[in-house]
Amino acid sequence: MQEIEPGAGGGSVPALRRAVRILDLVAGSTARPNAAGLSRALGLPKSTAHGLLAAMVELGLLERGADGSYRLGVHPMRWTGGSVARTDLVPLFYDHLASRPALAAYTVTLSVREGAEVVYIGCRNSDRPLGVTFRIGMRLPAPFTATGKALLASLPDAEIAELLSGPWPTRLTPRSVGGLAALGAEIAATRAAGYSLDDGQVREDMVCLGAALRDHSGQAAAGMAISLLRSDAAPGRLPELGAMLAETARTISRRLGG
Amino acid sequence: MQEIEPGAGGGSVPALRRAVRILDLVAGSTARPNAAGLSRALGLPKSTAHGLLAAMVELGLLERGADGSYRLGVHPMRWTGGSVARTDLVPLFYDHLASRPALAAYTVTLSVREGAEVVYIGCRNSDRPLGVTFRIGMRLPAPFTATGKALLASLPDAEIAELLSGPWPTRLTPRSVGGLAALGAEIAATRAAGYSLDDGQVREDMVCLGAALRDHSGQAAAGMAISLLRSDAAPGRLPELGAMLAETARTISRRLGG
DNA sequence: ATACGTGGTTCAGTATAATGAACCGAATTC
DNA sequence: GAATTCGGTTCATTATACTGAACCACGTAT
Repeated sequence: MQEIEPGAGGGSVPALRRAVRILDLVAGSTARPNAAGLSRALGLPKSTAHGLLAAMVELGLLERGADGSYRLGVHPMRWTGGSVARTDLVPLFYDHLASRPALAAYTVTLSVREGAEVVYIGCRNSDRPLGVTFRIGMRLPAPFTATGKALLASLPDAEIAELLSGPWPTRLTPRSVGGLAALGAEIAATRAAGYSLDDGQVREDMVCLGAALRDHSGQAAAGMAISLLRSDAAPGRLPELGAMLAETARTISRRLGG
Repeated sequence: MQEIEPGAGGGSVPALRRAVRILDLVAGSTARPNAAGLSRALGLPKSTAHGLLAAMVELGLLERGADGSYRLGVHPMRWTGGSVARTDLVPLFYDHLASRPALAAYTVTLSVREGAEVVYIGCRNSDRPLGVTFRIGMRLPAPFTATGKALLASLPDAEIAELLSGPWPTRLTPRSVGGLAALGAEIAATRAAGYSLDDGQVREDMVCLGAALRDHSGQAAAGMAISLLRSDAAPGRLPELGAMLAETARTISRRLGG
């Protein structure tokens, strides 16, 4: 009878767990499921799903359309600010990009780390299409992404090892680094250079540079990255780009700490 | 034994309701409460609070600091996008502001309506300080704010009346309109002009102009407003500013509908 | 040293929230 | 027009998630 949940175990507050799954579903896809569809997707009895959905609507977590479908409510927006640092982070990011014309040619992303993953919370696309779209809320394994490496590099080695002690994520491309030792070298290089590099480890034809943003406490509150096509990434230019990125990150960090 | 809950009734999925209250608390103030504090604030037994909080941490809704305090987790960020329209809305807003130098002199805000309130989901401050900061997640009564009036104006009169059928919100300044009749005139003016006006009804020394953003369905998905000090708001300039705002709103709306 | 306050953990008992079967209405399909 | 599917609602039953009391661990004041 015990449902097998992979990864993380969990036994209590089922209503909350289900609500989170529903919100993930509704937010993660463009589909606008109705109550019956959600009930099926979650394997819940109809009556249970209806009760839960009604409560979620009442709480403002969901809204329901005229056709009975559910879409995300506005209430979660109250939370995306949160700590002082994070409240201001997203606007600050977009704001600052506007004042950096040199970055206009690149797709620039903002993300935070959640465990061994990075979650994208901001993105400004370049005029040059990348062939990849970073959707807000998207998650990628931290060890492969530029932002992830920049954020990991800001942690003590022991913590990195602990975070990645679980099963190593499946590689996304043949270039994806495999294993803690290889990552260690990249982390060291990141610390030395002040910026991180994802050389085709997420998408083979994409190169990304990353840097951490630090709040007043010096902690890495988030990370930013610029992404470009490999064909646009002359190797000689990367250090220059990295320096510009690191400088941008420092500027934003200063404003976070103000 | 039945706890008296004002306003909205509610009986089921208590875990979810409590989780929402906790997130509201944690996100709403800069305080970093610990488990015992939250347990007290919610009137929950310690053991219940601990179980709930542990689950919330596991789900990524909360994070716990080294000192045992709780702060907002990153998981909710996955939801703030949500529907296609809203996923793109916030970046689109910031993105578009960057290309409108004429707006740089004003504080520009983006918000959505939740019931009879507006919730701020984006803000780009002007170089000229306003003396007010619009925090993401902040809420104000819709009838007093420029955005709120613009959003209300896009609804049929009957719906407005129903939304505001409850007790009228306490006025924020002596200029705050009081009563449905007075608001009706403002709504009519908004519909005629294509933009709305808050003339010191939120803060006496602040004037705001608002306009609605419409998605592909023509529905008002959100609203934007520009805010300026009364001393900067020569009465003759308001129509001109309003026209510019309405035009900006139309442009963003078009990109929402694409 | 003792008493006290605070924050956290454990666990059996029970109030309570999830369940699923039955029922209803509407829209399709045969 | 009967049968079927689909979405939604209701309600008695029961599994289960919450409760509260007892118990640690620690720091501080008496």
